[in-house]
Amino acid sequence: MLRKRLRSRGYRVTPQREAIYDVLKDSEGKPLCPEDIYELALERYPDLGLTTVYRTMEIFCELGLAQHVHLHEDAQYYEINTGKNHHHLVCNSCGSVEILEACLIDDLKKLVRDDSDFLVTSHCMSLFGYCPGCLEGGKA
Amino acid sequence: MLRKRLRSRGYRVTPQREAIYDVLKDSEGKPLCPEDIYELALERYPDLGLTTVYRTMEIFCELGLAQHVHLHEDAQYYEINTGKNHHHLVCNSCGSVEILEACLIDDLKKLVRDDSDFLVTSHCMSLFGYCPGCLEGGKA
DNA sequence: AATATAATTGATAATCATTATCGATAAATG
DNA sequence: CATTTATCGATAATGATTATCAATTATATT
Repeated sequence: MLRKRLRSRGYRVTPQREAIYDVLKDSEGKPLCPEDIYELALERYPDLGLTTVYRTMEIFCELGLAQHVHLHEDAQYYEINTGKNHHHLVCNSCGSVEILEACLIDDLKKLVRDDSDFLVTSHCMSLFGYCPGCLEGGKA
Repeated sequence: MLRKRLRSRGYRVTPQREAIYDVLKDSEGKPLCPEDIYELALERYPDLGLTTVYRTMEIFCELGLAQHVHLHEDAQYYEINTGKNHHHLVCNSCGSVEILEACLIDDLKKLVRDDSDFLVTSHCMSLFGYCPGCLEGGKA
């Protein structure tokens, strides 16, 4: 899948890109920032450079292999694009991220398709608040 | 409204904060980055510092007077919080931002309330793609 | 209204994520 | 195997955001 997708747009297949892709696959559902990806991918390709992670994630997003996730953090977060939509529940207090399987994006996309001439290619969506643990602990 | 909200949490009412709030009110529906806000607010309070804009927007978000908007840009964007939910249609090509009045967030929040113990306090949501102008012009 | 206090401010420097640069390396093609 | 050119990693540069701190000012009190 990765190889075909890369080649279809003239990108080369490199061990760095494969290592990064494998990291994303193994962390499905868990948003990772470039630094996270870098450290995990180092275990698979010890000579990897952080710069390469940035460059690769940009390509992956362009190819639809990955997507941005906004967590109100200082760094960009990324996630593998599985095609299955979901949202994130981000705790304001402890920063934990829960997955919300339900997704209303498709309805919204349909609405846009019907009501405007805008072509939707991707989206970002997160809910912020307090997780059960923080609510109990009084940290909220 | 601003004065009451600030005081309710022990924050002071300052001309800088009022100027910034007025800027947000006048730009309803248009996401602004700190630099944008700074330049517009300078017309109302010429001695304003950029640092103050950053600090103030953090407070406004905490108080629910403003909210983050994610546009896949390098800078944070903010918008006044009117209580009326809406989404943004962000063009990948020209960067224009259209407002989408429809909002499914309330349904989603209800779903979260019913299905989990997570307390939702805010959200971010944008759709990315291509605006009609760019689609026509072949820039997409 | 004058005073005391503590929050707020603006200028500056520091931080840190991201991007640009560039010579060296390696993937693809024939 | 050789050629071409994308890709790489290290380093420096950029630019948004944050920390610091002395001066100012909003607020409560007298």
